[in-house]
Order: sequence, then structure tokens, then C-alpha cells
Amino acid sequence: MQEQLSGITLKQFREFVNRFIEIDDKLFDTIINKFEYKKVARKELLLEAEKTANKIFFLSEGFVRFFHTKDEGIEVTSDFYFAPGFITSFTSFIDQKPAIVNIQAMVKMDVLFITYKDLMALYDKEHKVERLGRLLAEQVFITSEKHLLSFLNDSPLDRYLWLIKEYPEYVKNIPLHYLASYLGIKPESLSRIRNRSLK
Amino acid sequence: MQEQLSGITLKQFREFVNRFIEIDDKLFDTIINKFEYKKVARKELLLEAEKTANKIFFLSEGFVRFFHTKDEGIEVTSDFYFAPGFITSFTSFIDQKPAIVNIQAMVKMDVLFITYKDLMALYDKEHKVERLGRLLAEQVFITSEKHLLSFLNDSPLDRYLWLIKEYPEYVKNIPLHYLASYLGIKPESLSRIRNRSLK
DNA sequence: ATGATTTCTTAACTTAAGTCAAGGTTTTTA
DNA sequence: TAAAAACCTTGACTTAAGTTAAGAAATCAT
Repeated sequence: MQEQLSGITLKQFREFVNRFIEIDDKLFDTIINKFEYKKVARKELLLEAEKTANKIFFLSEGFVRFFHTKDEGIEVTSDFYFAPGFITSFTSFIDQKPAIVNIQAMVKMDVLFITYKDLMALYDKEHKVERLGRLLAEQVFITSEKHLLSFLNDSPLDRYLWLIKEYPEYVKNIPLHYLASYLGIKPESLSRIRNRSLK
Repeated sequence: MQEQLSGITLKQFREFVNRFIEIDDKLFDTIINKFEYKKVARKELLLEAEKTANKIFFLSEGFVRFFHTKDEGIEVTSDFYFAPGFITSFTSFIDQKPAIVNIQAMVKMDVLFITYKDLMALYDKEHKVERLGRLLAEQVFITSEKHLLSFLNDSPLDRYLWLIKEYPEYVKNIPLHYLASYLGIKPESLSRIRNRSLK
């Protein structure tokens, strides 16, 4: 649905893809033709738990929250992804099985998306897109590993300080109980940690 | 160095690759020709921290430990990888920058390996190998995410119980202080958790 | 603008992991 | 096979996070 695409989003999309593979007008056209455009409201879910992720979204602005619900009904925020980038529940998307997580827009945003079927067809047809897929998978792994290592190496305080250093603009706008959950602690503890660190 | 390859290892290699991509004799030959064979002693390092990972190893048997040293000289076990599978420090390999981690053989084993340069050439030449790379990257991401989620969802006890359920054969042979580190706790704590759970 | 909801803090108390230290057991290796 | 090294457990004490509860502050919705 190319005629619906906003100019700004398109440019950002192309620039982002260009970080990973060289892309000429023809290939860009082949790719972008499979994408659709969508306006997303703050708090809207891009993916609902229990449903199978059949889309990958491109975020040109804003950020999203990943969360799931434990047996006891407790909500856990497992991740934040910031623009620009491709996002989905890879665990659900890759194996085409129901997602554990919900993906929620933290701010109003415009996104592009491609379906699983169309992406697989592109992978088959275009070696370069397959490469893009490989490089993106490698990058999300690296990001995930960093998050994991922060649990093994750093205290909750360290992880909190890293977060505000890395994403100061965003952290201001993320409710403390989401952050606490992301850090693996309770809101009360993060509140205390925060005070302790301003001693 | 094909003439050095052991029959068993080769068969396991082909079967493993076949889980991800269809592979005929010709393609198998193209791939295996770039691999070399190596005997590895127990406790030998497949990769040393500070050096850049320029190989990917195929493990047909046994398992390895990933560990690194924190500033204060404390050793942290971040991961175990079990055969069969491809292993390296992806973070180092992908960006060709010095590794943080060491990779250590936990048992005597035979491995195959391919260099970074040769793998990149295969990626360029063979779309199917590029696909294999994508699928493997996706799989390591899924594994890493599971490990990460275990920190957000489960107690140290739960994580320990999961580990002995999933890898009973191996866990018996892993020193408790490695396991403790992997679980993000101190050996004394794991020792106590273990006793508590046999109440 | 105001009532409702969400978000954040504080306090008192509980629970579990960290720390330090010592001693016992098992495994390695010379 | 004997000494050394690595590994595991236990106890006493410290520290920090979890829990429960209450209320203040900020934000949202009508």
C-alpha cells in the first residue's frame, strides 16, 4: 500500500536498512512494496499474548514495551525497544507459535509492517534480504545478551544507572513500576534504590 | 582438511545442518571443505577473552562453558552450550572485535571449525548458507531470551530445578560454583537452596 | 475542574541472599 | 599413593530485596 506511506517514515526505513545491506532503487521498491503503513495510538498493542506474531514492524519513532503475565497474574515488563528498528516477538514469529508477550506502544507512533508470509517470500527471492534477516537476528541476539549479562554482572542500582545514562529521554517517561519490573525488582525497591543513590 | 575428519563427526554435522536447510552432496561438500578438525582437551580454551573470535566451532559431543572475569577479578559463568551445535562468542565474531568471554571445553571433545573469512565467503556465494546463518542466529537469540526471562520470572531455586530437569546428565558433572554463577548467585547460596529443596 | 485512577514514596517487618570463616570431602596430579 | 588443589557444606552475622499497608502526588478523563 505504497501510496499510504509517509515520506519521513520511508526515508528513515531506507536509511535503517542501508546500515545493514546495500540497497538500490529496484530492491528498495521490491521490499517496500510488501510493507503497509499503520498509525498506532499510545498504549495500543502491536501484538497480543496468545496470538501468533505474523508481522514484523518497523518503528521510525518512539518506543515499545514488551510484557507478559505470570500465572499469578503478575505483569512483567521484559523489554523496551527504541526506534529505529524492526520489532516483533521473534520467538513467536520465527517458529510461528503463540506469543507469550504483549507488545505495547509507549507513545503515539507511525509504523510499517510486513507479514510473515511476505517476508519468507522475500527471503526466498532475494539473497540480500536474507542477509538483512541474518544481520538483524544477530543484532537482537547481541542486545538480548547484554541485557542478560547485566543480571550476572551488575546490581539493580548499576542497571538502573546504566539505563538512565543510555536512554535519558525515554526513562523520564517510563513509569517506575515498568522500569522496576524490567530490572527484575519490585517498585518499592527501585524507589528506595533511587533515594539511596541520591545520598 | 577433509582427510582428517572423523566419520562420526561428519555425519552428525550433516544431520545438524539438515535440521535447518536442505543440503545435497554438492553443497555439503562446498561447506565441509572449509571446515577443519581439531581435538580438544578437557578445560582447554576454544576462545580466550581479549582475543577476537575468528572461528565458529561445531560441537558434535560434550559441552562448553562461557565465562568472563569482572574488574574485581571475580569469574562469572555466563553460559553453557551443549552439543550438537555451532558455538563461538557471537558478539565478538559478528563485529570482529575482542571477546569479553572465554569459551572452555568441559570435557574432552572433537570439534570442527570454520574461519570468519571462509564463512563470509560462503555467505556471499551460497544463499542457502546465508539462510543457515540466519536460522542459527535466530535460534541463539531464542535461547538467550529464555535465559534472560528465567531471571525475570523465576527464583534461583526454580532456575536450578529447571536446569537439572533439562540437562540431568550434564548438571551432575558441572561444579556447583559454576552452576551458582550461571544462576546469578553465590555457591554458598546454591548449596543452601539445594538443601532447603530436599526438606 | 474535579473526581478517579495511576503512580510513587515511606515505614515496619520478613525473607533470602551475601559475606566471612572454618572444616570436611573429593578429585587431580606429580 | 600422598600431597595439593578444587570443591562443597555449615554457621553466625550483615545486607538488601520482598511484603504489606497506608497515604501523598501526579495524571487522566469527563
